[in-house]
Amino acid sequence: MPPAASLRRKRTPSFDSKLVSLLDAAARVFAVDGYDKASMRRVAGEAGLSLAGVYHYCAGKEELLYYIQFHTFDSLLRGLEECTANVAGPRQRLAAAVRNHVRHFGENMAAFKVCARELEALRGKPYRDVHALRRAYFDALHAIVKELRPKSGAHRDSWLATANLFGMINWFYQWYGAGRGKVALDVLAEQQVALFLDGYADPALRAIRGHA
Amino acid sequence: MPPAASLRRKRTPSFDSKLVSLLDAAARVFAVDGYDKASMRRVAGEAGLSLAGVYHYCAGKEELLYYIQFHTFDSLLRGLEECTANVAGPRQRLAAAVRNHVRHFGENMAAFKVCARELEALRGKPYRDVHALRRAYFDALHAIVKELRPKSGAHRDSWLATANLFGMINWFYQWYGAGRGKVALDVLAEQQVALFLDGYADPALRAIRGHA
DNA sequence: CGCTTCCGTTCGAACGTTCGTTCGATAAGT
DNA sequence: ACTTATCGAACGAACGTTCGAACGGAAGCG
Repeated sequence: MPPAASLRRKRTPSFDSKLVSLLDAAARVFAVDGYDKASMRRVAGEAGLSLAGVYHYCAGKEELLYYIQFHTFDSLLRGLEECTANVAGPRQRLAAAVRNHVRHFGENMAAFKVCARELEALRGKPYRDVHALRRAYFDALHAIVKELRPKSGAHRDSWLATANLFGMINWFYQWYGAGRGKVALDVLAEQQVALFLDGYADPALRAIRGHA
Repeated sequence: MPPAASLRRKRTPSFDSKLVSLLDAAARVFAVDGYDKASMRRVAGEAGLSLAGVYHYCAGKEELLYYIQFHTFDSLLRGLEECTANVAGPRQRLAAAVRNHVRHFGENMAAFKVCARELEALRGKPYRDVHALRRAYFDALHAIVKELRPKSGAHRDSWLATANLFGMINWFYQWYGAGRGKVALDVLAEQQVALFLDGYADPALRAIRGHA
């Protein structure tokens, strides 16, 4: 599946499949070296192509990054819409959303790392295209958060809470898979939802609200 | 204050102050362009020096990044120790810690952005030096989190909770200062602590624990 | 079938640019 | 005179990208 409907003339079935594997290789290289430091020669090597061969499948380095980011956020957004469509309560909808996010991460760790780290590497229209998807994804999660807005304790900011939720579920690419990575992804998602909804503190101690 | 006690022979008072302003300029350039893409020519321009002049104050590009990261985490850790030394309850200790983190961020936004984004850019001993500071900082926060461990509901993981707390307070460099940045930093810190401790959900709805 | 033509695919080699770094010289301060 | 500070100019390496040529299979035609 090509990430964006490009205006390419000829697309053999083998062309598309090789493009996908090229994007996979590029995501791996970008994830390890970082987009700027990564070289097209290394991408070519990882993809089993010559340097010039890469340019048969893409217009350049920037387009590779654009494809990776667009495809990642697009499938993330589609997955979110699917898995929250028939779920009733706001708590369950949020749980499904976080599960979708964490699972997508687990299935495509390299691309996610690239998306989390290189958000500002693109410029112009490619940036705006990806930004629109990001915005749509954020708004979708924000809408779910707003649904469970507490009527009591009205001094909570749903936007800020959503931003912090993104902090939780986007930051863990930094530590997952290195030493402490034994946690199963579904367990992780569940704990993150529980932490976001109910907090970490002991309910018994919650009465003493810290201002003593 | 020079970030690390280097084995430099002569250090005029003016040398140190110019090094600090060079590091400031480098942090700004690294924050905007990213470490790899940023050029020493741009750093020199931002610092009001010629390209060759920069190399009178540092050994190279890597050392600039090392100084920035080391100094940032070092002052972050020192600030944490200071501001939690005479605070009693675990909730207040956590609140003080997050306030310290967020305030440091606000005072040195560029350096923080660099530290959050370029954690894996260094290699060898410089990396290990910074990593030791990062680890010490994480352990200090983890210790605070463990203090408020709930005895009931024992299925919570304090390490995981701390990692997610870091996600909240490290991720907001992504959105702070762009459009929605009207929130005061102390208010932000307070909301983050409240979210981490008590969660976002309405206590009234908390009885229906989502499994209906 | 044999031959030619075309097109998707792949590559080695090179081009022009930018990068981090170094060198030697020139002032300025003590 | 000696050290510090500063700079213009250059070096070698690595980068993204391009070009022209070769290979290979499918289609058109006798």
